[in-house]
Parts: sequence; structure tokens; C-alpha cells
Amino acid sequence: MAGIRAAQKEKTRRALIQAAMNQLTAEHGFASLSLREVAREAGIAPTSFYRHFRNMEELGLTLVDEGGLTLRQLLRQSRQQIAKGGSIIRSSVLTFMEFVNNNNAIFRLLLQEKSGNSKEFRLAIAREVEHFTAELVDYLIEEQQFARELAEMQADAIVRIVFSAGADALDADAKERRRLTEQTIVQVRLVARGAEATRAAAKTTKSGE
Amino acid sequence: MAGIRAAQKEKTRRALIQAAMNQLTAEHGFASLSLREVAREAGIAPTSFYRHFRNMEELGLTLVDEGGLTLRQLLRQSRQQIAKGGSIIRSSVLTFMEFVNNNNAIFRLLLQEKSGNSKEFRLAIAREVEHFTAELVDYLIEEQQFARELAEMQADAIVRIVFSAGADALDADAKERRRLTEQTIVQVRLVARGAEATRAAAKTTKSGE
DNA sequence: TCGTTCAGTGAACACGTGTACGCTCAATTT
DNA sequence: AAATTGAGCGTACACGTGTTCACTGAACGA
Repeated sequence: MAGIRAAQKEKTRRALIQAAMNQLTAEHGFASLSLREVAREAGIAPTSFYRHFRNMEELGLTLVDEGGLTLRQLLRQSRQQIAKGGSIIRSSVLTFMEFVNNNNAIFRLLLQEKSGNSKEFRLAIAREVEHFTAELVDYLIEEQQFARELAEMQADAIVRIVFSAGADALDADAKERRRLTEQTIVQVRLVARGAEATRAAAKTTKSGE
Repeated sequence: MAGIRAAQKEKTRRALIQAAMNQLTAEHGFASLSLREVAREAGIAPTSFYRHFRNMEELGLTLVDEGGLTLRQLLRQSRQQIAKGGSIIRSSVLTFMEFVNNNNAIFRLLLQEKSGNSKEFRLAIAREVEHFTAELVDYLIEEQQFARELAEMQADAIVRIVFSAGADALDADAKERRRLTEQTIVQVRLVARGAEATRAAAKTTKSGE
């Protein structure tokens, strides 16, 4: 009942996934990944690839899924750091940047395929980003008592800024990355302050009627 | 002195650029563009390509340059139009979204290669984006009397938001694109208001010392 | 008018690609 | 013990790729 056979299959499946990851560098993206090279690095014959994936796209979607999984781990981490106190904005941005730093290849894949050539890829990644935004919206409504519409505007803007900064961080050295992180924190606070001012203005208007 | 020869060369050069544009679709990005196909569509032999560009990368960089130039000219125009009244934020965002809509292929190219696999591309596009930001910074300092640092934070955040929204607009239908445009205008105003509040707070602090 | 320049050509080359096919042989089932 | 399954292999094919090279002939400068 050990399933020697199934275990071995899973093992080489992981080898294929790992091989694909390894070949994803700044210079060599998923689009230019070849079935043969991936198979070679995984230590199997090119034709054996088909025992595991119908084609390269299917492998790619698997990678995106795994990337999304890791991204949700980040979200959980971030939420825990908020719970134990400190600046919500600072700790969230720091956690995000740390993720980008530690999962270089995956974040790069997500970024590239976000505006890549496969609609299926684009939709899959858009879904991931929406999760991120939705959780931020919930936080703003429940913890900060923002009106839904204003919370959505704010959250969407913040996510755009943070992801965009994450993209820039990929090409940056350590020093530049620190600068970028601090800048992002300031920018997110700018948005938060703008939303706060907007809320205050709305209240004044309403009470002045 | 007409330069029949030079004129003809320029003509087929334009044909090559146009051919490359035509082949840039949502499903078929620049990376998977082939020299031979581009040459074929331009109506010349594959080998003649080299009379105009050293390789495909050079062609791509030309496209990036042209796209960036066009966009900057449009935005400058739109900024000048505020002299005759109207919201500068609204008209700038509208202009930008119109560009995205009318120059689908180029904007897609900019987006993809922004986080693509060629360092030279990434740098070229980063340079274009810096141009936008720099012009916005100048405007904020000269026309709105912001301090340099605050102007830079603000401008950078705005550019990130707008470009990110532009990216989403590529996959959106007309209705969704309108919603996205209005949302972006609100978000940019959020940032502007946050910067305004920050400036006001700083002045209060200073005069209170 | 005569030599030079040079955009465009066509054949050829070496290479990497995806994938179809039939085979092996150990794990598994009957 | 015998039959079946299926992961992995090796060969082979057709195809598109970038790039080389020697060439043609019209536009050009002297």
C-alpha cells in the first residue's frame, strides 16, 4: 500500500516543477522555457514530460498556483504581525518586500504573466491580486470604519503602489531596495491620509446640511 | 538632393516597425516575435532586416522609444490644456487612458518588457517612466509649490497608480474601462489630498515651534 | 560618364524545437 | 504465477529559427 510507483511519479513531477523554477531567471522567462531543457534538468527524457503535463502551459499554471499559495502565506504572516501591534502599514510593506526578496523567481513569474500572453495566466493572477485587495478592504471597513466605497478606492490604490514597488525591487540592490521600501511606506501613508481627509470632508458636509 | 535612396530606406524601416506592431497582440508578445515573420510582413527578405537593425532587440528598443515619446507629448499637451480651465488630474488621466486605448500594442509592449527578460529593455522603460515622473514632479513644484521631497513621493505614487490601471484597462471592455478611469481619477485625488494634508501638517508644526 | 555605395536578394547552414511511435521492464493487480 | 499497467526511453521527423555569404542593380558622387 506504499505506492512506490505513485511516489516515484510525484517525485519526478516535483523535479520538473523545480527544474522550471531554476530556469526562471531575470534573463530567461517562462515564455522562452523549452520542454526539452526542463526535462533535461529534471533528469528525464523529453518525451517523458507528457506523462506529467499535457504541455508547458499546464506546467506554468501549476507554478502560478504554487506562487499564489506562497503569496497567501505572506498574507497570513502579515495579518499576524498586525495582531501583535506596531504600525500596520510599515509591517505590511516590510513583509511584502521580504516576500519579493525571498521568492524572486515566483514574484517575477507572477509579474510577467500578469501582463503576459496567455489569457488564462492573466486571469489566474488577477484573481490572486483581487484576494489581496479584498482582504485589505475588509480590514479598512472593520478596523478603521471606512465607508465601503472609500475603502475600496483606498485599498486598490495601495495594492497598485505596493505591487509596482515590488516590481522595481526585483532589479534593485539592497540599498536601493531599502530606499524603495521606505518610500512605499510614505506613499501608502499618503493615500491613507488622503482617505482620512476625504472622510472628514464628507462628514463636515453632511453635518453642515 | 531629394535622396531617393534614403527615402526608400526610411520607408522600409517604417514598414518593419509597422509589421512588428501588427504582430504584437494580446496572445503573441514581442518575445515570441520572429525576425523572419516581421520581414515577411514588411515585404522584404529576412536577410535585409539587418540593413536596418542589428537584431530584434534593437527594433524593440525603437518601439519603446517611439511609444514613450508619443505618450509624453500627449500628456504635455493635456497639461497645457488646463490653462483654459478644467481639472488637470481628470484631463491627464483621460489622456493617458485614451493613449492606452489607441496604442494598445505599444502599451502592452511597454508593460511586458518592463518586467521582461532583457535588462536593456527594462532600463529603457524605467527611463521612460522616470521621464513621466520627473515632468510631474516639476509641475507639482512649480505650479503647486510643493517641497521637492513631497512632490517626488506624490508623483511617483501617482505614476504607479496610473500605469497599473492602464495595465488593467488592456483586458477590459469599454464599460469596465470607463469605471477604471473614474476610479483612477478618484485615487489620484486621494494621493493629492494626502500630500496636501501632509504639507499643511508640516507647516503647522513649523509655525508652532 | 564612370566608379562606388549600399538596400535588397536567395541559397545554404547548423541548430533547437515539439511530438509521434514503439519499446522496455519494474510495480501492480488478478 | 501470470497478466496488465504505465513511467521512462531512444529514434526519427518535419519545421522554423538566426545568421553567413557572395551576388545584383539602381542611386549616387566625382
